[in-house]
Amino acid sequence: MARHAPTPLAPKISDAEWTVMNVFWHRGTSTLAEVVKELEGRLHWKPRTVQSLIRRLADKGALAVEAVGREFRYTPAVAQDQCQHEESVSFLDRVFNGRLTPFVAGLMEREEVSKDDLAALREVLAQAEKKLKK
Amino acid sequence: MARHAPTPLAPKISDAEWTVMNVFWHRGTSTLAEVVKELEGRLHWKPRTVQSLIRRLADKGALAVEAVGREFRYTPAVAQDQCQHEESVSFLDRVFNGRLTPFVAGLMEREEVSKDDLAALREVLAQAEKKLKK
DNA sequence: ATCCTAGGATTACGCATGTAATCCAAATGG
DNA sequence: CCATTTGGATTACATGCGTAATCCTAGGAT
Repeated sequence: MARHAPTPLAPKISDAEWTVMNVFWHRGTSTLAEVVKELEGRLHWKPRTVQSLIRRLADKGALAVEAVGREFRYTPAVAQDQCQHEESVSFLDRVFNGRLTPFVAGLMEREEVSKDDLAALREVLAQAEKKLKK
Repeated sequence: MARHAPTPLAPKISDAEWTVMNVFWHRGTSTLAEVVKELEGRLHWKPRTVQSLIRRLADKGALAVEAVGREFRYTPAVAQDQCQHEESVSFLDRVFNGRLTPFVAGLMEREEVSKDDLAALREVLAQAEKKLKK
């Protein structure tokens, strides 16, 4: 399952940028002020900081910009699951040599995994097995 | 399962540094030359580059240094599973809001997951369930 | 009409990262 | 003994990242 340098379909998103993109994926098209409000309390970030991050995301094509009056409205231009997938593969390659099982096993050992989590995972596994058999 | 800013017991390891640490965890105590040899072919890196990375890892306490003659022998000073775990939690928080199931589900959907992988995962799940029940 | 505010544009700035090159000294090959 | 190689120490250097501040201007408050 290890894979190497897959074509990156989505731009590389940094840690802080993930925080911002998560807001956009959650809310959809939003203005700076809306994102700032969404983040305040959870984070110490000044509005200027959020604006910088949004700008960088727009520059790298992760957000589409549309001028509305004197403001901009920003819309995610990359799919969340695509970005998540690329991050997942890159993470697994780097840290677990591409192997999923040790990753899951490590978490099971150390984290509290609730019964619900386990049930959901079992369901995911069952689906995968069904797909494999077909 | 989301968790925030857990005490970092291990130093933060960058992408390139992970490549190097993986060699050390695999081989145990090694010299620069050994690591260079292990990596050549797989990577374009010049020996100086590897040395720089090793130095940074030693500086941040991820490698212990022991002088042997005019050379150094380097030994991992942090446990692989500890580092893996910290990376895992930080990755899940950042990308999947701390949720394991969507991560696994996303991989299942898009990657080839072999029957063996599934069996191994099933086993891991079973263990976790047993532990939970106890 | 004026002043404050908030947003975009530009600039900042130190630290980390990826990727080495240079310099120096010891070991090694001849 | 001399030249080459190799490793450590020091230095480099562009880029990215986290985290803003400044400057300018259009809108809204008064």
